[in-house]
Amino acid sequence: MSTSPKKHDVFQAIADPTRREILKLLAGRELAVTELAERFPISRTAVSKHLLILDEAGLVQSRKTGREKRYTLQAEPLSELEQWLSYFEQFWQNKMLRLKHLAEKKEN
Amino acid sequence: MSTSPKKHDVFQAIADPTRREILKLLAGRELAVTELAERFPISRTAVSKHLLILDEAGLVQSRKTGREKRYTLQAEPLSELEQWLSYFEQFWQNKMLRLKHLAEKKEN
DNA sequence: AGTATATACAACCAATTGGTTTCATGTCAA
DNA sequence: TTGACATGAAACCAATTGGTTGTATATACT
Repeated sequence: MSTSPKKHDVFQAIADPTRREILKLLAGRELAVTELAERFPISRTAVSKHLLILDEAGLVQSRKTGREKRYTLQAEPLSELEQWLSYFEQFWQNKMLRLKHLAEKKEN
Repeated sequence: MSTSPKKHDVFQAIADPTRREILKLLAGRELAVTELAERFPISRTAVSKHLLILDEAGLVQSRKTGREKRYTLQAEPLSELEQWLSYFEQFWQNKMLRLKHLAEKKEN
């Protein structure tokens, strides 16, 4: 464990549309591999591989219950993306709108 | 133009570390292909290919001046990423709140 | 005990990716 | 005009990716 050099980072993990959809499905609820696979036109094995990649990036957590392995979203690593993005925020035009939006969000 | 099905989207475009670095280099200043390539251990051609992919994703703009082609950042498409991210923000912020709660509980 | 279910693991495959080298073309500077 | 420079384009290559099928193993159901 620990210092194993992660083969996949967050940027790679979210590059694939299927994986992005998996993340959405796992947001909030916990799903087993089969339950997830039912929602896609690809095989369970393929979904399993996507889950492995998401796991390497730290974006999902799994828990074995009986013969099932149930996955949930682990959103924190996305903060790296957010941080990366924040550098570029100043360079696009809706900057003002965006800041306003954020300010309003913070007020609540 | 117009309805050409873009072969690369923003998510794919930023998946590669070299391309992310190119974007940083192009933030603010305008650089020609060769000037960019000098900053990387790979060939000019390779950098050119990365620029093509960034261009397909709409993340750079180019302008021909004489024999040079000069590129600049076009950050606006990153808003798609930001929008995508914003959906997940609640999930790590909630967790942080929860952890804070737990921490406070422990203190008592 | 015997069968069905959930997952893992391995081998394989075609397409894509990130890189290279070579050659062609356009442009600037003497 | 000749040579140097900047880029584009094509052919090629190894590694990775996203997918498959088949087999094995652990767990649950009756």
